[in-house]
Amino acid sequence: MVRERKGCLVPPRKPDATILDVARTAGVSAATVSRVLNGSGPVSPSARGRVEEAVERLRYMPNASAKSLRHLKTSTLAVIVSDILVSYYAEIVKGIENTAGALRYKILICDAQNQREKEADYMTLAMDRTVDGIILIAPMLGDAELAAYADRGYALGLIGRRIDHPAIPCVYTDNVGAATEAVAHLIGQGHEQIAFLSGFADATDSYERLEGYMKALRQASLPFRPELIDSGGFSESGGYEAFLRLRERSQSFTAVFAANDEMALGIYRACAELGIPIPAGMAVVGVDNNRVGKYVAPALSTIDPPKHAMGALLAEKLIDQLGEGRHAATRCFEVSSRLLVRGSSASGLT
Amino acid sequence: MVRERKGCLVPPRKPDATILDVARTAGVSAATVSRVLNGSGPVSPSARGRVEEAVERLRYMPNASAKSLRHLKTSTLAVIVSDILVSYYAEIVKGIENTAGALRYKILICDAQNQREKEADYMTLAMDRTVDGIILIAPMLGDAELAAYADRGYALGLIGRRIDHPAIPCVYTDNVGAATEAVAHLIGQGHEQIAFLSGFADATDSYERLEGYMKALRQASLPFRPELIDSGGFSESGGYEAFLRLRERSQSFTAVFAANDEMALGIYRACAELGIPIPAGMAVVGVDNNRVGKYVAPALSTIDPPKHAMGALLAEKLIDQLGEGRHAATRCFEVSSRLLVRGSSASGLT
DNA sequence: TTGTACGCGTTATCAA
DNA sequence: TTGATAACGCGTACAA
Repeated sequence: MVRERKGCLVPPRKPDATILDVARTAGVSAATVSRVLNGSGPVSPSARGRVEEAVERLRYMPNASAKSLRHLKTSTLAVIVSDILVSYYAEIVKGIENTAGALRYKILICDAQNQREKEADYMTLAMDRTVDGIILIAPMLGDAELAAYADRGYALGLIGRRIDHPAIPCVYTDNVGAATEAVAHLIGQGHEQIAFLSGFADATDSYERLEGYMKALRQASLPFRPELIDSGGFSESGGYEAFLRLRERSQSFTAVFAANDEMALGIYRACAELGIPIPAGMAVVGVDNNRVGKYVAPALSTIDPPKHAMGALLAEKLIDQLGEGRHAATRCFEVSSRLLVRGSSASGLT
Repeated sequence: MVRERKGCLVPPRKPDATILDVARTAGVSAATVSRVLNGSGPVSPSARGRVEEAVERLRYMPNASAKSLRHLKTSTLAVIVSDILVSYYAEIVKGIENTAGALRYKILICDAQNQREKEADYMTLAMDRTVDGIILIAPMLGDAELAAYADRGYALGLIGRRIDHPAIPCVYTDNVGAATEAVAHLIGQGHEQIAFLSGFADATDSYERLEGYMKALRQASLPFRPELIDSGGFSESGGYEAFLRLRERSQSFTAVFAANDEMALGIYRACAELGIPIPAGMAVVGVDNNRVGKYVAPALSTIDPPKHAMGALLAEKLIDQLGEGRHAATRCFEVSSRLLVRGSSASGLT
């Protein structure tokens, strides 16, 4: 599959020009060059001119590592995601990157590959000051661990999770409310036996959505049936298998609320194989508004969180906090998502 | 939409322990601490023990900026993509991140938002030595500019594009061959008038795929009809609009080869609105194997490049080159993609 | 208005 | 086996 084309030699890299090189070329001291570049002090027009010319000629650019060491800050944030391939994370990352970029911050991307261990490893990026702060999206680490990092003085921010720690800004959605709305919608469509597909049992997103599910049942005076609950690990294949297990246990439910769209897509696959029509034979609602959901037939009803905005908002808050130093105000924000009713849960729609 | 929860105060950050703190605590010099940590010299067992204990107690971690300054390298690569939301880029980034991580390199993600200007801006990351090298995926910058950067001593790597420069490793696919195969497949299905949807006219991917398109026509002795060519900027909406323009100019073509899957999805939307059945009324083949293509009905035929492997391979080569210093061997690799025939171009398939 | 001197934290060199 | 010292490149008191 791979064909090699040619081999060649890399020329030796010539050292970059330093501020001293510029100073010598311009016939001034390094301090003057620094003042010109940072506008940090008075400089005579003639000196400024010579410095600018020298900078131009030598293509001088201040070394980022030296600046970082000097200021003890790197203007870089790390973003830890479970899987950058999932559009949910990618979209949040994009929101973060856009805002951070506007504030002259860089973003280190960290793909934890759904492994708690890797997620923990990436925290060293804060400890060795590779980054000024870390943004975690739906982290697997527990509240206690996260709080411990913050207590040790590392700047953290959370997306899709709330934690009560004064130094940790959070942006999250009203999972319970949105899930309640989604399930109430299914009930409104006439469904009385509705299954729930959880992700990982210990994930906040899982149990808050379960809570909303149960709340909607209660409000409609429908019984809670434990046999209609299963877990699919937030993945397509997990959703597929969980749905098959559900069907083995019960043939009587007519709708499923999946804790994310990936699992909902697995349900689609299972239904296709079992010859169950959606929504006539099985109504489906997911969460995340994964891009794929718009293209499946019928289109997938889902809960749509403002992913890009969530990323942008948290990035802004975390960077604010870094800038304000000792006593920045930190906040937690609840953003609201909306239910997108599409063909998978309502006849008459595509 | 956004509700503020609470404000609070950030405690002052206490300074990190430095190597000198550790040295004092252990009753040795900084040099000895360094030797213990890096295994870079002989250390007596007793000294080693005291140092390790001090490191533990102070939770010492060497400052990354200081290391970078000392070594004049950051162990970081930048990856510039047009749009991290497009699964093609996300998958390559994942391949890069995985491999780079294994080699102890970090990845700075740069979303150029399809703007040539932003892409050029990100090149400063190499110039100010924020990163040791830059990986560009299907860049908008021209060969001359890229070569100029490399000539100035910046380490670059290219994915999805070939350039003849001794210092720039490249990983790319046989666009012409794959496109030829795709169009030949359509011809094999009985299509004689086949449209081609280009991305940006000046993108390598566009014209190489056009070349393959024309080659397949030639090989089948079919005439080339300029009115069957249009451009959709590689986006879904662009594909949608371009397809409508094509149909205005000609009603007689029965198949389209789109230079990427995003545009192919736009064609799906246009066909749905026009009531044209796929593949019976219009066969469609795309490029990239976008994840969505598997879920649309009918499934989208596409050319499948080994995205993850491409990212991993280039990351490895570029990092190799950085490590070997003056005279690393650099290479260009052509990887082969395969044609996935699915329902959009062959009856009898889903 | 300018230059000198020092420190940010680390590591390599050298002498002991 | 160890420690003092000198960079890496920058910015900033402070002195001139």
